[in-house]
Amino acid sequence: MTEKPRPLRADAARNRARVLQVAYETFAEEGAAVPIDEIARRAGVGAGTVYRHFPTKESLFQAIVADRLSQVIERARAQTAADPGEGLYAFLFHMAEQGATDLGLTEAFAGIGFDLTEALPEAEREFTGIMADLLAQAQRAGTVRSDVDTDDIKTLIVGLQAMRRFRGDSERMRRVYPVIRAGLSVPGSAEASR
Amino acid sequence: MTEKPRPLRADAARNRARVLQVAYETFAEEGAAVPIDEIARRAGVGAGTVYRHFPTKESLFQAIVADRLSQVIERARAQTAADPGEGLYAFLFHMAEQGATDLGLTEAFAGIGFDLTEALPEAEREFTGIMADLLAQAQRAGTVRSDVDTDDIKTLIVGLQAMRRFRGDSERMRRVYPVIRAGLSVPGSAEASR
DNA sequence: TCTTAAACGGAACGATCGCCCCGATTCTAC
DNA sequence: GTAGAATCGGGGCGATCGTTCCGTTTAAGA
Repeated sequence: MTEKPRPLRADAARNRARVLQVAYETFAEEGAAVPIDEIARRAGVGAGTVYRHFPTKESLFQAIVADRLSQVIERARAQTAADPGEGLYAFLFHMAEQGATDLGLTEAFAGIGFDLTEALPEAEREFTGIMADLLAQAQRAGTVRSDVDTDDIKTLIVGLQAMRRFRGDSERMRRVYPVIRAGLSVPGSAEASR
Repeated sequence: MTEKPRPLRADAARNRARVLQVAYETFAEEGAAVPIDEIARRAGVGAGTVYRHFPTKESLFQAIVADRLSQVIERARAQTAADPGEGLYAFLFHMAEQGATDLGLTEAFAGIGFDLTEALPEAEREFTGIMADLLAQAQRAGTVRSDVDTDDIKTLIVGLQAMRRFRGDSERMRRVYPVIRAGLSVPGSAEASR
């Protein structure tokens, strides 16, 4: 039933790693619309080599997004272990910063030319689960208002990333993020935090 | 110095109007990436006819954005005349709704493949001016915190439109908009409004 | 109605891009 | 070192899209 995938030849393994690394950087900088030839060029290989490891451009992009997503999920998991009241906020800020760094990730989250739920349903579920945990513990701790749900948070992440990516320097983000934070805070609490 | 533009032939004027109308609808639905041939097809004309009235696709898109922008500016102006404390909030909500309706406008505001400031500097300046007015009067009325500036508001508009367009139904918006509103409100005021 | 210039539309051109093919190269096992 | 298979790379194919060209059609004035 299961096939035994013969180990890659040394040069093939090296090239595969290079392509993955370069593709990550390139999608982050230029977004999913960047031509495969550009990635191949930057990696110092031919386009054929890219296609030998990844059957379509989509599959390469998907591999990158899956990796980035697992990093982000790990980060979220780390936050659940820290201060319960601050975990969600810290994670939201982190995601806003990711939006500035990684255009590919921003597009994946926004669903621009790529359906995350369809392409990586498992990772998407996991991400949603951690978000639910972070939100629940923040609400239990009394730092986030009780009338927002997990989908609201995911929506806000898309918005935050869009703001960061399409308008603005990091200074702008540092100014706007507190507005979202204040909006999520429990009304009447000491949420006037700077 | 000034050239006398001879009046268009009747069929030419009719076609030009059709193209403008159809282009507006099509850019709103599909975004700026829609092929010119598709617009021509929907308008029932040949691609050549589109290019006779608008020398490039860019110039057609720009014409549409300029028109939409002036509508939006008019709307903002109307809000300055109404309740000073609510004007900015009403306008923000309106812009969020526009994001759901008009993908082309959303892309223009987000700067996706189109530099608004460069393409329509006059309209951009005017828009920014009205935003400054709306913000100032809301701050004077005590409904918006004093530490946000006009660029923050423009950034939030981009985010709101992205949220509305890329994630959500109108139900979702009705849930998330109040979060932004609460975040903009003066801390400690009765901003816990639903 | 007839003439003529304006306008039409869609075929065609050139550029871009995803993807494939195949002769040349390089790794690896012996 | 050598055979043979795996891998390489880049030229090429087909599709898409912006833009142009030109033979045909049509409005408008006499």
